[in-house]
Amino acid sequence: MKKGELTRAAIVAAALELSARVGLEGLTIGALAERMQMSKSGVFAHFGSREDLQIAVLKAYEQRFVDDVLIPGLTAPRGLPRLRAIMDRWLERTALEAADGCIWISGASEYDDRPGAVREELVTMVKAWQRELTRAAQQAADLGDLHPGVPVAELVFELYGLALALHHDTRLLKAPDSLSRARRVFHRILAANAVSERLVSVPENDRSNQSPSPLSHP
Amino acid sequence: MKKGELTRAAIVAAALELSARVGLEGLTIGALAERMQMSKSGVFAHFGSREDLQIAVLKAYEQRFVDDVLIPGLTAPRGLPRLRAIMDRWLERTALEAADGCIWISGASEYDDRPGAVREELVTMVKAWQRELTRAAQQAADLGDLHPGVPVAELVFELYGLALALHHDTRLLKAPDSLSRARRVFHRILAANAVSERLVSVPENDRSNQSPSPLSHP
DNA sequence: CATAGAATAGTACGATCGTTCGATAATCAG
DNA sequence: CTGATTATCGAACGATCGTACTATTCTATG
Repeated sequence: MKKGELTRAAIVAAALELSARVGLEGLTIGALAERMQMSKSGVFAHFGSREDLQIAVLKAYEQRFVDDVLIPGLTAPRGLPRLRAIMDRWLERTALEAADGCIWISGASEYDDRPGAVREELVTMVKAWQRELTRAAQQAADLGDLHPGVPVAELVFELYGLALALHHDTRLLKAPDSLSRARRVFHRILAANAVSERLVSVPENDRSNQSPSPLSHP
Repeated sequence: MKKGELTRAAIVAAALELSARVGLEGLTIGALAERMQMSKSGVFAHFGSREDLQIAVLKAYEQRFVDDVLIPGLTAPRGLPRLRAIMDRWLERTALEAADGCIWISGASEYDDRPGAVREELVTMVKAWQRELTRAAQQAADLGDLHPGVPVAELVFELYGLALALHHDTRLLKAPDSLSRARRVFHRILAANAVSERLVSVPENDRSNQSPSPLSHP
């Protein structure tokens, strides 16, 4: 690996950390250069433009998100256990990253009315994540873990709102008990939609035969 | 009313509309001046600083929010009907303002790590709104409209997440059916928590004796 | 109608933004 | 080691930012 790619990766990592605090739109090349102890032009040279830098940050975030939430969740057996595993990791990560913040969520507000390549990239990623969530919930429904007739799309909508509310209350309001509250709400949602037998029994060991497919196209 | 206060109000109204699209942090005195067809200094003179302008915008937003959502909702009888009335208006407003955007939600991401007077003002407003929501839900519980043992704080958490998810899907993803989906989810949440008798009997034209266009600008 | 006070315009300042462009320094291949 | 390639720097540009200051225009009142 050449030196250039190495420092580029370091820059992206620093930019990821920085923009998690100030937003993708608040990310500035000058601040990034100062943080890297490099010149502005030295940082800039690794990206054709600020937009490319922002997209690189988005991709790095997705990579970390997939590694932290989706892939470990996929090791749980299909159905309710997997859905629970994914949600547990998602909620925990959302609360623990309260010191930083999710750039998907902050980006959602920043780019909902700002057309461009960054917005398109963000929308693609969020849709891919919602699709993965939907797939996990649909499998739970197909396997009979959910009561028949439970609308999967609405359930996913609820779960997404749960993560958003958790992010909101931990980040803006600094409410320290938001994670446990979100978990209780999640269990209440499951209690209202899941068949109780498999709800109680959550085996931690499993048989995983899933190929690691990150948030790819359907 | 003197001329100054009049144009100040006009500036705040324009700033409200502008920052609903670009965020409170993206609100710029230059752009605001151009929109008002005034000089930058002419606009600036009405506020001691940009921070004061942002706070004025926040207060104007809260005023409109209270007028559009809370006050009409309070005309419904205490308990489940009132909670439903408030949520109906909140969700509808959140979806309809999709062309603009809620500066409380966008501000939540912008100021969760940015200390200052704007953040404090925002936090105060959001907490006040959550308190109102909690009160309405608590009344429903006290009146026996909710099943005994339903945790009100968690219910409010769910409802807040519902609005956040609606805002997210309409604004970022431009999903056109998000409002009806959010309403269905709300009804499902009620079905899981409310005593069924009073849930079914909810006259639809409860708010027909209200001021004509509640979502119009003042 | 005159005039004090308020409202607005004009201009300028220092900072910072993203970006460009040559010069220089570091790295790598032969 | 040498030469070529790559990485980084330093300086500068034009734009835009919030703000300060002075001048001008308008408004309202005696």
